[in-house]
Amino acid sequence: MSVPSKDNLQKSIKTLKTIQSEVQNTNRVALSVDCVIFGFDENKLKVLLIRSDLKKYQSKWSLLGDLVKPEEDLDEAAYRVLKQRTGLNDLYLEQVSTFGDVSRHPAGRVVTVAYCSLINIQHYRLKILDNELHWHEIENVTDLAFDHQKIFEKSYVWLQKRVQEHPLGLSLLPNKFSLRELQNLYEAILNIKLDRRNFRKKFFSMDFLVDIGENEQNVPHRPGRLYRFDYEKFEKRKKTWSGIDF
Amino acid sequence: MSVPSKDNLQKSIKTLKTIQSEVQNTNRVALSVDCVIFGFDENKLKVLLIRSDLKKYQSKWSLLGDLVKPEEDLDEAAYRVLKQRTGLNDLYLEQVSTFGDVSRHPAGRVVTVAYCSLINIQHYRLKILDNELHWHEIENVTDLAFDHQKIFEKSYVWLQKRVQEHPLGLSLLPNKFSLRELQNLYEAILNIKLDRRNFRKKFFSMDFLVDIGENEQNVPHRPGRLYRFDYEKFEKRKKTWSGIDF
DNA sequence: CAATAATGTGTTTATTTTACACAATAAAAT
DNA sequence: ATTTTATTGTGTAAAATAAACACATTATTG
Repeated sequence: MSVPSKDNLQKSIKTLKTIQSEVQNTNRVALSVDCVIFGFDENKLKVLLIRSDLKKYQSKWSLLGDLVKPEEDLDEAAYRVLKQRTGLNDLYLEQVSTFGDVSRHPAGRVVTVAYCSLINIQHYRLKILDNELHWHEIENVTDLAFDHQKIFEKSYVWLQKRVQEHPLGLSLLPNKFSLRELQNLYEAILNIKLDRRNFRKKFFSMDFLVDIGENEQNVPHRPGRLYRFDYEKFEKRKKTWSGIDF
Repeated sequence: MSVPSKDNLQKSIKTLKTIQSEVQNTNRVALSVDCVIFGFDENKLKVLLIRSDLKKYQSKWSLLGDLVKPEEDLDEAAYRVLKQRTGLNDLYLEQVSTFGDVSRHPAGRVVTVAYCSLINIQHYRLKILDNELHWHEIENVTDLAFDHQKIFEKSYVWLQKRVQEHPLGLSLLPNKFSLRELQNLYEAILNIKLDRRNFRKKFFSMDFLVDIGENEQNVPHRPGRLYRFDYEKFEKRKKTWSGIDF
């Protein structure tokens, strides 16, 4: 390794002095991620909550969060929290928004980045059940700890908008699903009723559903056809212009 | 100012590195905001950039950012940076995304929250011109300092999407504007050509434009009608369902 | 084999989007 | 005053999309 030149050393010092001044000014904050994990079961949209660790919020539910470690990327932190709390990886995870009001956390300045994840309740079993981790129906989510109610609500609105323009909602379903299941999903997320015929027409015309030649099993009525979603095809297509409309 | 010896310089570095590691152990990070400030002038979409403070990026342009202070809300910080750099307040400002890769900043761990602002270049004069602050045409923005290119690009895509579903773009125009100006704005932001008749029809049908009974002045041809945007009416209406489409 | 409970399908109408061309007007030039 | 120029302002027809709406089909259950 070569000895650095004097010039380079001075440059390094300048950079490092910047750090020093940051430190001295204590211009630093704790940073956390909070995961809003949506699931779908019994035709209901649900969200995963735990009891808060904090005494102050003992009686309240809260989102799944943790501090970001100094040596981990922000996205990494979100995946870690998800994994830590549910034992799951390989999931959809998307950043929603960052919340940084000074007084949002009783323990001091903590800025948090909200991430959304959608997981298939049937498919996975939660492996860790600390802090009474379990699913709550969306309608019953009120009065969360910290500013988590606000974070939850923003995430929910985000989800409702997002599923209309992106098939991320499909990760809440099994790989094979019937059109009824798909419609139930959309109705649950958007909290509206949809016309069955028009819904089918719409999805077929988008042309991402692949008929896998199987039918539902163990339903007490005529079984529906099963489909899978062609993510590859979706990725290839890119809709850039949707039209001015507000 | 005396020139420090090479030995002393190396010592300084050692000391500073120690500080750095101490800081990293405390689970805290520096947090900044970066403002992506869009403007519109001469029928071009532009963005406000400065020379980086950091030596490492001396030759590159960067977004307008600063560390968030411990006692200020995140949004507040964004407004402060905007005010500090441009002398302007009372502007549109919206959070876009947060960037938190470990190595995104050479001086250590700095997580940054990107905000978008749109300002009317004609309307305001920049009062502070430190660091060669000035407007750059969108197409010429390449190779920014830090990860600012990525931040800029994400913000630009965000803007393109956002203006299609929200009239925030109108803050780039004077209060009174002609339909041609409005169309030029959309064409510049979206980087497409629009049919004039259909564009007018669309905007008139949305019914937010108020004819103020005046015409353009000092144009070397037939002057166009001037309109204002009825923000109140817009706020009252809320579009919740836009339809599944991807 | 009848009853059940859901699936699967088609048409009509209304709405929205696209494509496209010419007359009207104010300013500038002659 | 008249002509030229440059841009505004307008309408219609065709195509695509969205909305409303009802009945025959098919496995399962009893």
